[in-house]
Amino acid sequence: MRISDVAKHAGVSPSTVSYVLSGKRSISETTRRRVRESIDALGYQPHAGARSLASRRSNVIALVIPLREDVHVPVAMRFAVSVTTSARTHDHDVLLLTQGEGPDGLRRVAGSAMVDGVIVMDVEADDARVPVLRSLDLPSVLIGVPEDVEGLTCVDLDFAAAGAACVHHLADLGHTDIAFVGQPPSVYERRTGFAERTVTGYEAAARERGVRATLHPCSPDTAREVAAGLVRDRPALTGLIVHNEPSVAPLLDAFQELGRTPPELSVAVIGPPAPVVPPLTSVDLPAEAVGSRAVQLLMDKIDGVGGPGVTLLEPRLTPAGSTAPRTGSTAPRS
Amino acid sequence: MRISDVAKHAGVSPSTVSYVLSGKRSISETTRRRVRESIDALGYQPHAGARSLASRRSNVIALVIPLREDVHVPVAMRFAVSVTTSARTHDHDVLLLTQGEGPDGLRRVAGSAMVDGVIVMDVEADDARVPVLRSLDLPSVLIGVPEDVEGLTCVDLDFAAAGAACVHHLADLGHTDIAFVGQPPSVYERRTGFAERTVTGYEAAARERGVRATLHPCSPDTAREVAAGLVRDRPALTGLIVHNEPSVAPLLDAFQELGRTPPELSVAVIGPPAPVVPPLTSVDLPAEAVGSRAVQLLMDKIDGVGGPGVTLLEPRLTPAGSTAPRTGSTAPRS
DNA sequence: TGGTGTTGTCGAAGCGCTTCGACAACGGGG
DNA sequence: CCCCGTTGTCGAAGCGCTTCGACAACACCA
Repeated sequence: MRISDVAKHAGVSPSTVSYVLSGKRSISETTRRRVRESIDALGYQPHAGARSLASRRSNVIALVIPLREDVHVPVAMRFAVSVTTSARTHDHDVLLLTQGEGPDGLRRVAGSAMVDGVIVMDVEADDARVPVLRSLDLPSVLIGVPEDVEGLTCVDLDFAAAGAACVHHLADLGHTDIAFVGQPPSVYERRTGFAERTVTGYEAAARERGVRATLHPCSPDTAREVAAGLVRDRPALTGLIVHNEPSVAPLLDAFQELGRTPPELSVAVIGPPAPVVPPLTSVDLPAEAVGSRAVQLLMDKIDGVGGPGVTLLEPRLTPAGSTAPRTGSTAPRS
Repeated sequence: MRISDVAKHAGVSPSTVSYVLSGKRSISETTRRRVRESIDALGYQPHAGARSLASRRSNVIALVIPLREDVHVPVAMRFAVSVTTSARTHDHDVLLLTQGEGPDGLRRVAGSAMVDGVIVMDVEADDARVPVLRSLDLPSVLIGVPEDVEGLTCVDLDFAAAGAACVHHLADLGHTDIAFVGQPPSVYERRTGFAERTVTGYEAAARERGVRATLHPCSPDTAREVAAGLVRDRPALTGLIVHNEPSVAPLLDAFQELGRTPPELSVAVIGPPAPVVPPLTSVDLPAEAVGSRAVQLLMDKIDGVGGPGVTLLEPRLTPAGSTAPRTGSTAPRS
């Protein structure tokens, strides 16, 4: 089943079929319809390899997904699904590249013209893949923001604003003594962009609002100790910001056992809405929006429009029952 | 950078370079080395599209991953990573296909010759994709086992044996009254192979050993009720089998609050080792082994060797502190 | 020494598509 | 009525690789 079969069936030349398919030249309504009918009748599908050879476009993008222990897998998966779905709406498929091959994987898919562009997830402040991308002249979009963004296209949630939004929310409710329960220490050690930026925004906002604000790395199995430590050392603590999805449940359990339950202890989380009832005040991590935006930007770069730049999506804080005015303080004005 | 550039650089013909690369004809040691050096010197990489056009092989396989709410994402991800890594060792890349497109996605990648084969995850007893695969003459391997396996190649953990192994383990320890906490009801309703088969194995073994054995679908947010129900209705219950990874933690918490903690209540889980301390007696879900086996089988089919068949991986039960002899009963003999 | 295999290399013919230039056919303005 | 600009279609030339048949070159046995 080749394009020439379709052409024969429709009584036109192969190039005409090609132009009907690509729309790159005007074709009369009559011819277009006849060709379309032949395509349907024969169930024709162009050969991807032949197409990519002739057009120098593979209509495939690569997605580099992280494998690290400390990334929250369901979140990574949401990105991947969003990217894949969006790519399809732009007539592209997605090639999965795991971290395993490292920068060489990028070189490989770029060098063999397998992909038209690449989306890189889980970018660190000083990421080994960034120089490779710079050297490769392969259109790319990063999900995450490295330290030096010169010449790069990045998308992410504005984590600094997310951290700040939580502080402002709690401060508006009258809280003056809060704590930030963050990612596992390893995440900060490798200087993952989103974690750093959240902390930066948190600390800046806390300074601005004059609230006492401390920082506590955490993982699901240290959640209990973190909670115990806070209850012990911070009797005046009334607000908590959690930026660590898998630790939310154990943390809340631990606090509950220690006699502190939301909203007496106001808790706001940054991340995908935890499936807990009742829901928590949270800043959602809009994986779908980030993923489709990344694809959109990549398609633009592939088409040669739009240059580098950093796109930070505005966070949206959704108040729920887990935060409340500080006991004995004035209710919020707005 | 084309193959002819390499040929020129090495002083041979393009076909010779091709044969060096593919090894499909014998090439003298001298020539081979010279060509290799030219390839390295020029950093040559073959154009994937041209290659797939000429050789009718894309060196890409498709992986269909599930998106359903009730699939445990981290487990799915382990499969995906294992498949991708294994595929690379066979010089193949992986194209991500989400469930979103359904069977049409399969038709598309097959029709356009984008992939040499496909691995399908999360297969249901009566899966809509199976007839499509049968009609497509595209090499395929299923991870999971549908009802009618005629003509299909399937790999999976032997879930029936896993369910049985847990029963035998508990029965060996003297337990005579046990319960099986399973997947959410929806998983059974859509007749997911692995869930059904586990239950089958469980019930058969229980009958064989003459232990009282009941069945309880469960999800993380109903874990509490399930535990309460069991404690209320089954005072003689001493053994528990949990086949529902995300519910393990809430379930154990709930039982603890009701005064029943392992190993007084013996608990065995089927699934990836939960990151709890101390570890639980468990039958691991060997995602890596299943994934790489699936790739191996697919490569064989692509190469035209090896026909259909069902491969079930033997489960391995790892005893740990969460199971113990029934109080007052004899210790196990072996 | 002539026939008969091997072994190693080459040239050329595609693989199925896109795209460029060419060119009928037609309509509208002078 | 002629010329020119559009519009729609075609033919042919690749895109970069694989692979098949051909064939030197050489070794080996008779």
